[in-house]
Amino acid sequence: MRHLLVPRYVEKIARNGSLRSAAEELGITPSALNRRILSLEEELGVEIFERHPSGLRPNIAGELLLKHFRDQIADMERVKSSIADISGQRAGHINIATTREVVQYFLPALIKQSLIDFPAVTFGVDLLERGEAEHSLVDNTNDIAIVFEPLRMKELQPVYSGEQQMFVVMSCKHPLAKKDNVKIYDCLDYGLLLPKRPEGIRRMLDISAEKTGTTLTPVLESNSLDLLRLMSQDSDALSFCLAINLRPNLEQDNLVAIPLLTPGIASGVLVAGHLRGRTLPVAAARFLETINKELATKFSAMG
Amino acid sequence: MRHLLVPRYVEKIARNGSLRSAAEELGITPSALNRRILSLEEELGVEIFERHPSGLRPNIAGELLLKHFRDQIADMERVKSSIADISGQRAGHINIATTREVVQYFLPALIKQSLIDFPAVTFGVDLLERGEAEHSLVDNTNDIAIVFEPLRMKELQPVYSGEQQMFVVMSCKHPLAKKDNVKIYDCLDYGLLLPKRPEGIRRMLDISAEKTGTTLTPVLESNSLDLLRLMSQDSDALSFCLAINLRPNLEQDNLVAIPLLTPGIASGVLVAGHLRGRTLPVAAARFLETINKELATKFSAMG
DNA sequence: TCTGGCTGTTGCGTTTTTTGCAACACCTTG
DNA sequence: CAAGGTGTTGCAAAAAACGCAACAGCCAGA
Repeated sequence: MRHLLVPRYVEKIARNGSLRSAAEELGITPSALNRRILSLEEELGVEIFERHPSGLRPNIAGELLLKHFRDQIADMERVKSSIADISGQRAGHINIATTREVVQYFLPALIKQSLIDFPAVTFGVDLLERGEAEHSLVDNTNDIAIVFEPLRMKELQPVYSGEQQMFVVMSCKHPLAKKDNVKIYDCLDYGLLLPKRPEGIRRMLDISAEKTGTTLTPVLESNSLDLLRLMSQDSDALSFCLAINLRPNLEQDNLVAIPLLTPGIASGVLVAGHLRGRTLPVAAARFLETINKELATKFSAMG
Repeated sequence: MRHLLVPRYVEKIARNGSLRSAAEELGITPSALNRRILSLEEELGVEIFERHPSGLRPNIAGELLLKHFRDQIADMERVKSSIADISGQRAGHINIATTREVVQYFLPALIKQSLIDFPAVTFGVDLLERGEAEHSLVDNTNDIAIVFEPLRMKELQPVYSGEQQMFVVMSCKHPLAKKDNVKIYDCLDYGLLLPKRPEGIRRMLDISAEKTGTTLTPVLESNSLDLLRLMSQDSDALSFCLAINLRPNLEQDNLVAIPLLTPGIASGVLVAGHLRGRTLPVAAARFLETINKELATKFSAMG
């Protein structure tokens, strides 16, 4: 959209913190970009960027304008999506923010299906730490967030919200493998393969351990959940994962998943939603509804 | 704001219904304007105007886009006003929609004061029929509406809302002039000078008369309230007006105003507000607050 | 039936705007 | 003091927008 050039320029500069790098990404020269900003500032009668030797930084007026420009860009996307929708073909781009616990197996399947049903709808998926995911909604970087144990609910308008059962993943020859369920203190005798700190599932485990008066000392910490699971193979070490992230055919890897009981503390909740007060583009709204339905049918029985 | 040229062009065409008249008001040639629209439509991949022999008319996609553009323009005004506000000087333009019953004496005084306090804040005042005033908020033609007996409250977010006493205005030598108050059937023996139909005050009088089983047959109907009041001078005819529209020094015109009692029916309410869900520019928001304070202190005692 | 007036549209030459290039001045870091 | 980062500016070339004039269509009134 040609008339949104200036807003996009401003937003890119603010994001990159420098005129030159922004110009490069925008495919124009720094001088052209600079002049655009100067003329915009002249129009407004106010400077919107602080000039530092290290680059440009929006001042108070700039932040105000930036917010407006971001909304404007997002709104235009929404309108374009609506127009495409009434023209018969659903189209648009959907940016999804999520955490590692969620993406595997669940999201890919839904996206694949959408690509078949609506080829004109494209996707972007951002793997973020907990909290960052929600924050990325504020500046419209992402449209939808799927987060386990969200931090600040103030910004997040939930569409789906439900508890997620935790599982302990272990070798099928493991001493605990035959049990119907496992409690946290059953695990303390074995090597623990834990996700790194900011992760929501790690927090649930920490709280759970604290409740029983112990502390979890992992033999391996990683933010690669794949790595953790694979470490469980042919060893006594235990890894953990959420129901939504359980691999379909665990037995092929000689692994089993046993439900982890956490008496006394509430299970962690998985939330899918969008920025509070924002109206999503049609494509994004429908996809979020698909996510909701899928989560509801898959996990409603577990409570 | 240069980057809002296209939105303003589209909005002007939609408002005027014709490319040529819009081009004239915008100070450019029809060909230039036409090309802007064509290139916009090409960008969108969809036509946004229906071409009739009589002119251009937005189609469904166009209406969608139009709404977005209008919001965008209004939002930019709000941001500019905010930026001006943090820069120390309050600035902006305030468009006010109101009805004839309200403007006189009340609004001019407030606007005069504002022009003194904030010279950079400019005003536009639209005299509209009841209903049109509220409707003009929807497309952001006006920021603030002050209406007696509003029709559709769904769109109007009230900031002030209070009842308005009605008065009967007559010559000071009139037989009724000495009474403390007047009822509607006291008036039926005299010539009635009534506002024209859509006016809110007329509706109140009609309802009031209907309640007593009579009908009001005016000797003169007009939408000029000034004219009606002047007709009361040196005659037995009666005119009516609201508390807010009472002339300060009526006795100089040899007129008096006697309160009109309307037992059994609620007094009409005067409402000042803005479009529901919209955040006003600072200048407009503060002025609306001034209106609210003024109305509250002036008419709170009357109940 | 024709004419006048309204509509949007298009080709072309001109004007205005925007751009890229290169050089510059500034600050920080090694 | 040199190297690498920043934003800024002069100038000429490229691109976009514009105005003018002519055109085609529709419709109401003579």
